[in-house]
Amino acid sequence: MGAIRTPREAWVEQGLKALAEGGPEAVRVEALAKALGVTKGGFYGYFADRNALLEEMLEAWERESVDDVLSRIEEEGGDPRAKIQLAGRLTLSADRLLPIDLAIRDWARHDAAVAVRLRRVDNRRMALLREMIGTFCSDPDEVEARSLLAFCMAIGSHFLAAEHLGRNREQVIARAADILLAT
Amino acid sequence: MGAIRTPREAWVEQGLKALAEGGPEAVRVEALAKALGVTKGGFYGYFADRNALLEEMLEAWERESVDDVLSRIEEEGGDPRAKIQLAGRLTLSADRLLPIDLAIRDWARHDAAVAVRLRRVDNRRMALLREMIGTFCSDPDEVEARSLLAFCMAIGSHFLAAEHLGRNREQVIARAADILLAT
DNA sequence: CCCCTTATATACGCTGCCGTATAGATGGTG
DNA sequence: CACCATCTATACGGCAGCGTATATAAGGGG
Repeated sequence: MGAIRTPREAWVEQGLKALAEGGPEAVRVEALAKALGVTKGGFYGYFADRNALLEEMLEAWERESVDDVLSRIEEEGGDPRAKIQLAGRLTLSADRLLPIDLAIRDWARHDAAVAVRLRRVDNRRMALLREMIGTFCSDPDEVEARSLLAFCMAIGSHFLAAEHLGRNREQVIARAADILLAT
Repeated sequence: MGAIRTPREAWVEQGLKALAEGGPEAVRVEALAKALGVTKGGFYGYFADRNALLEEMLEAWERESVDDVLSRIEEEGGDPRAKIQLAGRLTLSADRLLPIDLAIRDWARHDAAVAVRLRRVDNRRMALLREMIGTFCSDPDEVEARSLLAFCMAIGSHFLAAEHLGRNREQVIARAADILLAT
């Protein structure tokens, strides 16, 4: 066989990078090819069309961003608060996953299929929060409210541009986390 | 003079509608023209190019979404919690402003000029939250943390797809607001 | 009532992108 | 070494959108 110079995963990877930087509109076959130092010649050998790539990108993201994260949390163990913070670090601090996550959230607002997938992902993350917070907070309604607040802060803080009068965002977030995770 | 059939504001308005529905990429001169039942002929009489329209859309949004809202709060008065909730309702419940706001937040992640404007807007909103929450919470660090949480929830909840086990989102948000606005 | 300003219609060239078709390079296999 | 499968380069047609140029309609002022 001829050598595989640009394997399937390279297209997916480059697609995710473009998605992270410019949203779904920026995922252009010819642009990805250029970034890979290649022409789009080989692309259509792997994917039926641009949409097939987008689909596969979402697939890869879901796997990496939920399945992988949840198994790592499982094996690392630790107390509930530590697990929550680890989950946050794994999904939302990584320079890699965070921008993809944010781009997909916006994407989901215009695309029903993406919205379905995001709901599945968010439900699994929310379930973790609920379970962990449930270990030190007994009122189920409050558990749900705290979980929502935590999740909203994890995501929403990246969409907020406000400053904090001498403090920095990390400090304020740390204080907020104290409130949400208090007994 | 000939009659003005499609005034400047109509282009801006239609542009904001397109922005709300499809993001900045959806603001296409020819598409707006079609939606207005017109061709793009007249557009370039008002605007140098597509970018000039985008700029003007942002201008209009900032005015309507902060200046107007803040003056309405000023004149309506009420207790701090009521003012916060009114601000929320005026900016983020309106079917008109909310989707524009969300679209601009995503836009700001890729466009520095938009980010500058959003920072200005968010700082003014955050200042209101800080002031109101400061009336019933004395620790300034906690005021900041609660304000951030409130703002993050107001925005972030629209980017979350998770469900709530029998409850609906509004109920959970109401409970979360109780926590944030407690004495 | 005619002219003149102004808004709009229409047509054009250009660019970027999609997806296809075909030819060429490349390296393993017999 | 020659063959063949596979990946890639190149060229093509098509479409959509931008911005420009020019022509047409449609009122208001003299």
